[in-house]
Amino acid sequence: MSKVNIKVLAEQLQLSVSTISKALRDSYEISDETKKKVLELAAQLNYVPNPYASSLRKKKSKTIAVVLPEVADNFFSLAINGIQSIAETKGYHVLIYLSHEKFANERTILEDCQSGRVDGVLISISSETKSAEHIIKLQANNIPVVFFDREQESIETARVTTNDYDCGLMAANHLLKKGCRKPAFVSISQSLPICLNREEGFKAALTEAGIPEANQQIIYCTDNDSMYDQIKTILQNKHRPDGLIASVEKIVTPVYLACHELGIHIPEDIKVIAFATLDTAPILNPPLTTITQPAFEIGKAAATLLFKGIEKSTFDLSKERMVIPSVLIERESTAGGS
Amino acid sequence: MSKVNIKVLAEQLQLSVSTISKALRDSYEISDETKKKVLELAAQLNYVPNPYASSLRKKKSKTIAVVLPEVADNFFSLAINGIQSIAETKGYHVLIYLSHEKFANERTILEDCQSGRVDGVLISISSETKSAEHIIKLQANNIPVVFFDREQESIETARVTTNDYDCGLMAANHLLKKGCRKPAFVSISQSLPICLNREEGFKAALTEAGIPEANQQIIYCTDNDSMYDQIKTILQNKHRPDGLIASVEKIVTPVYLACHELGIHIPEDIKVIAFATLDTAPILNPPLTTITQPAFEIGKAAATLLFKGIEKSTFDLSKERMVIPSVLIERESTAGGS
DNA sequence: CTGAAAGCGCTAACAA
DNA sequence: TTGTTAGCGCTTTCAG
Repeated sequence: MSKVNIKVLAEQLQLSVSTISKALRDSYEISDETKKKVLELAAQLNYVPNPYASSLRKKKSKTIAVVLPEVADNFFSLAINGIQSIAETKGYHVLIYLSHEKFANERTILEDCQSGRVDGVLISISSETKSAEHIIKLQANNIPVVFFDREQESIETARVTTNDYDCGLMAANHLLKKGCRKPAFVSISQSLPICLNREEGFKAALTEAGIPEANQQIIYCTDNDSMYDQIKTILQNKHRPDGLIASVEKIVTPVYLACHELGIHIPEDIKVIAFATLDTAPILNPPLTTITQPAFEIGKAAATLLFKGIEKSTFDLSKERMVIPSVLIERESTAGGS
Repeated sequence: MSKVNIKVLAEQLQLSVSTISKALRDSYEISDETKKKVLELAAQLNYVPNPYASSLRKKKSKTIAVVLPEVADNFFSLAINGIQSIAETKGYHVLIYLSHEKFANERTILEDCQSGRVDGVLISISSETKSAEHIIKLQANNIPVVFFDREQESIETARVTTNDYDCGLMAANHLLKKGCRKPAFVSISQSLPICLNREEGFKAALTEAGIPEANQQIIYCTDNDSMYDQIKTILQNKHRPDGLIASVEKIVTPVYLACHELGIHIPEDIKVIAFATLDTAPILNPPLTTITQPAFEIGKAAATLLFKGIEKSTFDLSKERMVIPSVLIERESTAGGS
């Protein structure tokens, strides 16, 4: 099966390669008759254009990179869905890269992205990422970058996030309203804006409510493997919190398991609310109150912005900031109180 | 920022482009001294090779495509993880394409894959896919294809699956052992081998146990949107099943919700077991008995096979069949009986 | 050990 | 309306 290319078509039709090329792209320069002949033969010979030849020549790859910490997380998989939905309509291809929450991986990935392999990058940074140079370098190479959800604050470019601070407030106020007096906030990073903002909202709400700082417990579970043990320790503490905010989805299962193991009842002994897009939230034991992020929409919006940045050289990404609010969905895990 | 390429390096060092090219790839033809100079300048100028130029020349893209029905499903996201883990070590890039369970989408995607954009394809077919021509066409273009989980049976190529038939048997026998007399099997496709094989195992177990065919209910929920209503209808039926096997993960939430809505108790009124890799299974209400598929391992194994097929022309994929068994994890949703 | 030159498949001036 | 030609950036003979 020798590969059929433009030259083969040209020979068979006794035309030049440029005529074929133009005909294939429906150029106004080519007669309808010729176009028809070309398209027919192309279909007949199962001609498929070589994208890399075209990319090399046009310096456009029609490909974007999505760089994220992991895929096995409902937020990210829904965001990918949103991104794909836009990429499809635009005819773009999507490369997926996983940082596994490691800065070193993220840097390596972005280095490769400078090669011309992609026309733009959508990124949700790792929980380790503090520096911004690897991203700045990308921009210096004229590769547009758009953040979704997990941004790097010092960088000048578009970002699509949810209203993290307000949600932190909302979550904490919800627990207060339900009668909690010493709620805890479980975070996975001391640098990620999503975590910090949610945490700030949490603290502001408690302070406003007159809860002493000593009762504003914040727990950092930066290591995935020890998360379960860490949570268990907290729940066994004599200052055991009476409410808990899970700043990200993956904290939920260990919390529920630990409570069960220790005979601590949700919501009687401790109320739980989580930032999560889990579709099993309503069937958990007990059903979980969530701050549900618009993951699909965030992906869509970020992709839309990125394509604007790619396709319209006049479009300035640097000041774009889009905030799509999350919603609190109350379920039994925070029942009780007033 | 004018892009630095091999030619720029050559000029600056007063060397030829071919020397640079060889030096960069650490060819034995080049002196250590020259190599060192080249590497230094490359680092200094932040040289990144253009992958498309290289691909065009070498006719290798160092890229694979992963084609699957959806990402927002724990099985698939874990499989992607497994695939990525191998691709990373091999230095390959991963393009993700979603068929959204539509045959037409799948065909379009695979057509593009014939372009040389990818060196190989990993695919889990859509629930609609019956024909195989689109896949055969790929192979005719010398693009190796490996199936993971959802295979197309008539095609001669490698596949990595789990022991679906046995798991169907196992699930049904588990329900029988727990006292079910008229269990139902909920499927999403009448053509997908994973569903058919699980279904066959189910029927074989019941027949073996002397359950009349009339009590071997099989329900096809081919449409996502109406799944909830369909399940509710079944549960309201006077021949309501006393056990239920969910053939795929996404059936779980609607089943639990419908039971709750109708006041049907799991496991007292109906026992539920599901093919799922849900990490929330142990914290559901009640905890869900699962047939847990080795999703990560399936992804890994499929990718490993694909790369063998890509890199070793002597390696024959056509007869490779790998079956990685799932495990039944018993939880409360099937409690009771003997 | 280094260099010259051809060409991967396609596009885009520019001619005709 | 069609054709000629010169590359895109890289690899790879083949010569030197």
